Amino acid sequence: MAITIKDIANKAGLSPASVSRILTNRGRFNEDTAIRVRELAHSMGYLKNQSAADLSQQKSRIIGILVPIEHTNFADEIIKGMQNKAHEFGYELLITFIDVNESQQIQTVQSLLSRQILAIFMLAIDMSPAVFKLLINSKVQLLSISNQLDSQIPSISSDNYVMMKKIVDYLVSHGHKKIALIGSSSQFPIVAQLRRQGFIDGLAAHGISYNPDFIWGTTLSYQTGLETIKHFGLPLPFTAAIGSADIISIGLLNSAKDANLDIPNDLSIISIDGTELTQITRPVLTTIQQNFQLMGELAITTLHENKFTEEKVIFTKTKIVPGKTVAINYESI
Amino acid sequence: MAITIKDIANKAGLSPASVSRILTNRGRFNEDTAIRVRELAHSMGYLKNQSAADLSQQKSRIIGILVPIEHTNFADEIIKGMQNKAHEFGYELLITFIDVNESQQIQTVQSLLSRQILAIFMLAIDMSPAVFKLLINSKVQLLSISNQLDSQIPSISSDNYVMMKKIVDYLVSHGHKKIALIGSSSQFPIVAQLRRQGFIDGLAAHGISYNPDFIWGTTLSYQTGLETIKHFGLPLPFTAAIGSADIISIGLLNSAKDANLDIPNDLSIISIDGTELTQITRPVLTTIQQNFQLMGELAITTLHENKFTEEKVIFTKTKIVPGKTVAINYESI
DNA sequence: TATTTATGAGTAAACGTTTACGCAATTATA
DNA sequence: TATAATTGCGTAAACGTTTACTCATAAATA
Repeated sequence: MAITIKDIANKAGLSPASVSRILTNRGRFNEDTAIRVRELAHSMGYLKNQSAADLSQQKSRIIGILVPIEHTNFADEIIKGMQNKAHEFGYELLITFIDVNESQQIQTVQSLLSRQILAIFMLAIDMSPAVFKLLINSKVQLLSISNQLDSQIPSISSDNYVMMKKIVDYLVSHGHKKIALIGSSSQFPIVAQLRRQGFIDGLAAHGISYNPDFIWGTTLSYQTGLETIKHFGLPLPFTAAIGSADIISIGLLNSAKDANLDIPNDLSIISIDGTELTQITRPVLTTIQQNFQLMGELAITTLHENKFTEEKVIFTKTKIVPGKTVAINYESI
Repeated sequence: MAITIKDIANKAGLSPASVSRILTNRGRFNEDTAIRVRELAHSMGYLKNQSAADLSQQKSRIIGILVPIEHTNFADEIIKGMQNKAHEFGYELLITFIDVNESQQIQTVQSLLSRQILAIFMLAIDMSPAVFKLLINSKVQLLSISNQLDSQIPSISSDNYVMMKKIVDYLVSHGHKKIALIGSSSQFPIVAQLRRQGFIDGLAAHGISYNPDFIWGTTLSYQTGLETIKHFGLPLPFTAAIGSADIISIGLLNSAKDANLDIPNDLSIISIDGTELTQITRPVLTTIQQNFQLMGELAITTLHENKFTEEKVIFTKTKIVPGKTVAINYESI
């Protein structure tokens, strides 16, 4: 039998209500008795029954986090950011990994909803219409992180359009005119479209017409990167490639090595994401780094300050982190 | 206001108790009315209030998972295994990332305990005495995965001693006699000790005396791997090295490349863990692979079958996965 | 000093679900 | 057919916490 508020009340000669007020720091109470009660609670090893509290209050401080199980390696960074702030504001994170199986998704979401959850944050997830409907009906605060969904749902991400233009600028400033975009995920249609448009517009801004064949690959996977060179054949029709995710860029880098290409002189590579994975390759990848940790922090603080009503789309900054995989292309200069 | 069991009862002309019995599939009820009630519940969009249920039953189906925030990349695989089985048996996983900050650890554990949790699984975590005491006192089922702790706490892991002997056998069978062990973590003293002993005994079994200088590095980090060659200097006094974690092996591989060594001819490397990280290096790492997913599955099934009382230590098998980083050392043959 | 205001704490109901117990109605057994 | 066993369901209490009210007492104000 665990210690309850009642036990403390008895020992302190108070009513449970008073103890509750003291322990939750709500309502009126005398500070001297409060000190006594808090000490008692501690010495008796009291541990609040959160289920009872949630039931009574008809809500919890839980934020449900949905993370794709085919693990995007930046999810950790987002979670880290969220954890920092959650701890600060007294929220609990209920992290759940979900896969593409719809019935399992539904069960997962229902189990979250059955706990009077405060909000559901989706990390780089696109969900099926059935789950989407369930979530919309549930009235909990939704937020998509690192991915933009339906415009009804607020999101925090990099500005994918601007990011892509920055990348193109960077490559063009290094003399590249023939640029490929590897990995335009069909799984995240809105993001993919924004990036494609940024790619096209970025090239156009430099008077370069874009070759639709140079946008290739539909999954954000190592495999996509690995197959790139085989797909295009040697010699490559482009001098630089953009990997849409670090893992793609690594695959591309490896396939280039396997084909005895000299990186970056035979092919320049720039990677989107910039997680620590890019630091453990040889040569170290040049990347545009997204600020995932900040996305996580903003997710919590924006929820805390209840600002999702004002701003539907929040962007975090990106920055180019030079590595050793982009060379100057003298041929076209 | 959400639909409750009472609403269903009213509409069905039953008492809440009957509805509860039907929906939880406990006690006695008529199957025809059950069908009616289940349909009603579905059509009314009923969602169980799990807090109320937990409160009433004085327990939950939640399993708390503690994961180190400096992310060990195999945690995902363990969680994947757990998730499969948890889903099957109707458990919920409450995954929490913890860092080394003790006060935060305590808060995290308390927040878990305040939810009538069923068990706490620790993934590759060594905890401070204060947290340890808290857990022991709490009476919840504890389990350490991929790490052995105090003998009171059951664990699921590879047999680190046997694993290390297997590695030594493998290297010796490839002609290596001078072997280094890189990364003997002070953070996981029991595992580290078992591995050291396996290393020493493994060498002794082949009549090779061991050189204490060849056990080097105290953190399981990329940095440790990266600094190895600088530490020992060239030419290396050993022909093969064991990386105690994939990330160490990658660091070692990179530092070897940076020093213009030819892997595997100048140095053979074998990595412990064998996560997918080892597949994205060039050359691909030879590894001894731990079955993390199985560890996760066993964690859940063993809990489900309540078998922790019988067996305190459960081992999963390891297997050597040849890559391209171990060569035959002809010199010593 | 008389009146108002503030303070501290108790009472009791509520949150939604589960479950021990009891009782009628039905079915099985002798 | 009389009795026993089974079935289906309702009653009511319980889980631990919170909170709207209420009320006495103390402090502040006029």
